[in-house]
Order: sequence, then structure tokens, then C-alpha cells
Amino acid sequence: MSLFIYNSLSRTKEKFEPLHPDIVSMYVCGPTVYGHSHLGHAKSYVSFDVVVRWLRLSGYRVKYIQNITDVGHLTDDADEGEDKIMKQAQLEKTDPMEIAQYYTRSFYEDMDQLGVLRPNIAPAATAHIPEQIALVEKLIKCGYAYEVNGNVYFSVKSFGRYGKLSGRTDQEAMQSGIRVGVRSEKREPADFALWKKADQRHLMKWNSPWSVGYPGWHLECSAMSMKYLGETIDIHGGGMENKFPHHDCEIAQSEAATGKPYVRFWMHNNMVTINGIKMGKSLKNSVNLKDIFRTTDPMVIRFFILQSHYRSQLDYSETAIKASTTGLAKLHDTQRRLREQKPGTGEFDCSSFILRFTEAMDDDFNTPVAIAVLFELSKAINAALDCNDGLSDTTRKVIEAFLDRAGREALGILNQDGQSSNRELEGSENKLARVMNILLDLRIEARKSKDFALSDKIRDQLLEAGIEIKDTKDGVIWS
RNA sequence: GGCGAAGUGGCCGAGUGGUUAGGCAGAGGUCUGCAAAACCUUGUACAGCGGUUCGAAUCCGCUCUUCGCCUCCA
Repeated sequence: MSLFIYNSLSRTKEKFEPLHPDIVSMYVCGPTVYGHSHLGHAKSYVSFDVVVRWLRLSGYRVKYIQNITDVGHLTDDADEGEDKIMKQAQLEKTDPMEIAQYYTRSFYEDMDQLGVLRPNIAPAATAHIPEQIALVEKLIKCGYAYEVNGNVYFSVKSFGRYGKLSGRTDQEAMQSGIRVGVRSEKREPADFALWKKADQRHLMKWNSPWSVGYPGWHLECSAMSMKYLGETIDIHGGGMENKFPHHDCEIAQSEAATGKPYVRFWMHNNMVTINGIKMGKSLKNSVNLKDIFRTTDPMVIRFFILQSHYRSQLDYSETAIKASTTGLAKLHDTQRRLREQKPGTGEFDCSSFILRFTEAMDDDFNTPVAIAVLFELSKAINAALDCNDGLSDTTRKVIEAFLDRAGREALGILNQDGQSSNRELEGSENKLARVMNILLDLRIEARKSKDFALSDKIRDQLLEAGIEIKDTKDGVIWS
């Protein structure tokens, strides 16, 4: 069985094989850290987290790089616009680096909550200025870039394959829809900045052969990817909105500099929408993760994301989240029921589920189908557990091993004890469990003496306190 | 204007040239003191119009609609 990945470059699913046997080099565009992360970030990084997890489970050693963009870039590629990090720094009355650090930490807090594994290396753009300058020097030397007034631009005309990723190869045609009146020192309107001279007010700036300035946005990914992963890498991921211009620029500057293919597999995840409209910070419709986590278990958000395919748009709504909450709880309940069942004699073959799960994941990381397999397995387990035979210990262990591998390791939506991750009870949990046992004993006694008024009162009032009791065949459970 | 993606049952959301996706919600049932859960049964959906085909929701064409990118952006 082999893994197939949809390659944005060829627009087809291709069989995946790394350049070097057993080792996968992977780079994913990280966030620009000038605000708290929103649901869109969650979709992107959860999606690629699953990619990394599945590659590792498939036996590859994955070297996973995800950068932090902590250089403020202009909101406009002309010489207008503002540096977002600097703007936020002025707003918060502090300096840009503090803003970058603060929101970097915030980003990881949120990602940790979502169960997103940390990358092997998380390089910051500001820590790789010399590498970026070296790349610009190389491009100038090879005739692909030129300097004007302390600014350096990449000459798109000099690189014939520019725009091949996005399909935007006709630069003339593209100009027709662009705003008029952009006076520019660039030779061609499509040329993009590699280095920009800083004006007086600019706070983040570095010395370079051309000016005191700062690197162009596209440059950092090329420089850092090549530094840590080599000139040709296996997988480069990012959001779809970055196909153009960001990724096309990356390809141009990298391949111009090395003469080698930059990326073998381009992967692009689709957007989160609200009422069909893209979620974005600048659109002011983004849903902050920290806000969502106040009312929703992060695992539910992860599950919600993985219930759609990474290349599909995902529409956010309260009802959709609610449906995911119920659905995930069902999976957790089954897992717990399985663990707590008294050993029986029933046997159950789950090899077909394992096979279908693997096939789904190997088919361009089809997590919705993989999750559907888990639901079908859940139904089968519950049905078996409802029989008098129950399930034998050996069968139980086989299923649990699969759930652990598929649900916990691959998708990261289940954990070992079948509980949600968000509950930070730990120390108080024992006490609560003991109190609950007292209450449940009382209720059992009440029910024995047919005092249903009392037993229902205990149940109802616990429910009001947020604890639900269920009388199952194997005893009372609460959650 | 250019480039790209998509329109699936009440909602979310996969997939595919002929066989049940799955989840949530709804209806009926089993179980239970009741409830909840679980399980069983239940929906015959694929924007519209043409075409190819023995057969298309799935391929092709056209039309309509939506979305993303062309400025920072996951």
C-alpha cells in the first residue's frame, strides 16, 4: 500500500516517495505573530500535524520545519502600507520584538491545546537575516535581481517559469485588473521585493550591502527551508491563499538561486469560512481560539476540523460545533465502555476497519473517511458489548491497540483514558470521584427501596451541577 | 478583467461511471421504575439544461450561483 498526496503543482494525486529513503523533509509556512491565533490557523496546523503524524506512523523520519514570521511586512507591496507588527506595537505601546514574542507564545499555547505536535525546528525570520542577505546577493550575482535606491527586486522576467504554481503565467494579462497609479521604481510591475530600505520610523531593521532595511516577505521561507532541509525538499505546505504570490515567489527565487527544483510536493489547505466568507484577521470576522476554548473543548475543535478534508473549505457555525461535540463524545464513550467492560467471550475481527482506515489516510490524508471508519467501528463495538457475550480480553486489546494508533497517534482525537483533554482536574479528581461514589451508593440504595423520588433528585441535581449519570448494563457511569 | 476552487438529503460533510459514506438533528422500536446512553428500523440527496454511454449525481459542453487569489493573510 502506498501513500498518495495531492500535489498542487501538478494538480493531481501523486504517489509519495521521499527524495532520500525513509527521511521526509517538510516545511510549512508558519504564522505572522501580531495577534492571537484564530480558527483558520487551527485548521492549517491541525491538518499538517496529521500529515506529519501519519508520515511518522508510516515509518518515515520526518524533519518538520515551521517558521515564525516575526518581521513585520507591509500591507502593500508598493511602498505604501504599514508594517503590521510595528502597528500592533504602537497600539500596545511596546516594541515589535515584544509583540512577536508575546504572540508566538500565545500561538504555541493554542496549538498545544489542540494537540498539535511542535515542529522539529521553529526558525524565526529575524534570526536568519544573514542567510536571507546571502540569498539576495546570490540572486543579484546571477542576474535575477537588481538594486534600486537601496531596495532589491526579483526580476520576474528573468525567470521563465514564474507563476507555474498558481497558473498565473501571463503577467501582462494580470495587470489589467490591478489598481492603476502605482508609481514604482520596479522594472516590471510584477517584480517583487527581496530587500526593502527602512524609513526613519521603521523599528525592525538590519544592515545590508544595499541599505539599512529588512527582508521581503517571501525570502525567509526560501532561506530557512534551504538552510535546514536542503535545496530540494519533499513537502512544502501552507494555506491556499499563499499560493500566489508567496509560494510562486519562493519557487522563483529558490530555483533561480540553486538551479534545482525547490519543492517536490506542494500541499495547500483550504480556508475556514463563516457564512461562506473567508475568516481572516483583516476581515474582522475571525474567531479567536482562546475565546472558543472558553466554551468548547479544544479536542472538539480538532475533531471538527478533521471531519472535513484539508483541501475543502470548512464552514464554522455553532450548530456544526455542537454536532461535533456530540459526535466526539460518542467515540469517547465507546472507548471508555470498552475499557470498563467485564471480560466476556465474544470475538470480533476489526482487521477490515484497520485496512479501511489506512486506505483513507493513504489517500491524501482523507480524515473524514478515516473518522467515518471509527464511527462504524464504534457502532460495532457497542453492538457487541450489548450482547450477553461481551468481548474477550484478547479482542479488546486488539481493538484498543487500533484505537490508540488511529484515534490517538494518527488523528490525535482520542487519548488513552477516553476522556477529554481539557479537564484540568488532576488533584481534585480523586476527591471528586470519592464524593461521587458516596452519592451513587446512596442513589443505588434509594432505587433498591424504590424511593425513585430521591434517586431522581440525586440524578437531576447532579445534572444541574454539570455531572451526568447513566445507568448501564455494567453499572452506573458519570461524566 | 485574469487565475483557481466549488455547488450533495433539515444541517455538517465524504465519495464515485452501475453496490449503504459518516456525523448531528427528526420519526418508530428494543432495553429501563423513569430518564439518558446504546442498539435496531427509517430518509433513496447530488444547482439547471443539453451531450457521451447499456447505464451519470460521478465524464464532456453550456448556463446560473457561490467562494478564494490577483495587497498582508493559515
